[in-house]
Amino acid sequence: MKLVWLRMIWYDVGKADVAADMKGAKGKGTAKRDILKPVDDKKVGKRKAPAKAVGKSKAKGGKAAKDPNKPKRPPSAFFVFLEEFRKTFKKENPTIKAVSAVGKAGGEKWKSLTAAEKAPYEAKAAKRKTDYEKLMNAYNKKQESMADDDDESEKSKSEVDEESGQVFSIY
DNA sequence: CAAATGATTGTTAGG
DNA sequence: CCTAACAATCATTTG
Repeated sequence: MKLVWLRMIWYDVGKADVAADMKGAKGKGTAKRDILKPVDDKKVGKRKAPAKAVGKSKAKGGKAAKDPNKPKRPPSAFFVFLEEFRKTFKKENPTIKAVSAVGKAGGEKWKSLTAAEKAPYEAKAAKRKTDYEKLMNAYNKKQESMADDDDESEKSKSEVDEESGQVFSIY
């Protein structure tokens, strides 16, 4: 067992809670998780590494991350909602086109939406997800056939630092 | 001129 | 389980 989820204590406690939850409201078992979740990631600062987007970078030196066929991640329900929300927002505020403004407003509105209102968006998101899986299937197939990479063989960098790999979050 | 930035939430993949 | 990255958008900014 190489990877060990060093959170046995949490798991023990969580198990009890989950059991209790399951009895009360089976569907809402995740409520506790939210509370226990240590990350309140309100703002993470830079979310993406600009390295890959640079594009030019290396033509083929290392990993050619440029994969035009790679399927994009399926939009979440929030994004589906945003797509429509953007139109509305722009209509009401033709002068404001900044992405930040729309994002904030959209987020606020999204929070105010009820489950029933979010349902259609979630449904659409679910559908997109299935499509994504299909695309991934095709993509994987293509990748398999594309076993043509010259260099870039295995780097034998399979280091094993699982011992200290994960952060120790003590509660 | 081309490309990153900002802001939002959900979700996915990997560890 | 936890965490980082990324999906759309586009005016603005930066190199």
